[in-house]
Amino acid sequence: MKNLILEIYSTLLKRFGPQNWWPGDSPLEIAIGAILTQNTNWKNVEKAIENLKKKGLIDVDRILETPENELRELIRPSGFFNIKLRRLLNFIEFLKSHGGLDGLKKLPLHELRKKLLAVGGIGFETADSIMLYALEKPVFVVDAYTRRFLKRHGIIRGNEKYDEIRELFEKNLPRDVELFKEYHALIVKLGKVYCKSKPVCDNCPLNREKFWRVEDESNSDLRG
DNA sequence: GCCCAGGTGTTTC
DNA sequence: GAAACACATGGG
Repeated sequence: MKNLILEIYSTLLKRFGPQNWWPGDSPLEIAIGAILTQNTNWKNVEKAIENLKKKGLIDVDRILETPENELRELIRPSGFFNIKLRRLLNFIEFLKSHGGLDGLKKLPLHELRKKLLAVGGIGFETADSIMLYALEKPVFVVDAYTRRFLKRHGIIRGNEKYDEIRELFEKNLPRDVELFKEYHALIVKLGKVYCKSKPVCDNCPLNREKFWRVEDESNSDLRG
């Protein structure tokens, strides 16, 4: 196996087909969704986004003009609505002071990531999701599903830092935004169908005899 | 009723 | 540092 990370991508793509992530009509909608979906079912986030859309609030200035109480009710279905309201406003104010998403897009990758991470309520995954899916920057997104399937298949131990796992993908893949987008989406798909908290390993595309076994430890060369 | 979901920040050892 | 906890809705 030459490049396990790339082999996994091919296997998932063949099995599930293109996922065409991130769902959303605009970069701003995608970025807002990235914040609202923190530890939350996407279905709930869709309701919140739809509420905002109906009021024409996928717009930096319109959000800033809207009373907080109204915003809170609109995003309520996405859960954690008090904390997410604050995080959303932190981000929108950050956008306002940096020339919006178009302004951010001009920043060097490293500086952009640093600035996003400095916004209260934006952590590694949210920052990287915004960079990859809203700003089209070549950054690999690592989430709970990613960690879970890597650990299940013995590719990581489980105690690795976020950036270690991100680099595992970035170093083993061509620096291609569309590839990164699709791969992360496929991992989420895998997680939803097979690699759940309670695994469904029968028929899992990564668990066939011809590919490799879950117990297989021979992929340790990819670790740290 | 219980568990889970496309995390992050704070508190506490 | 790393573990434990708070944050909240809606679906299975």
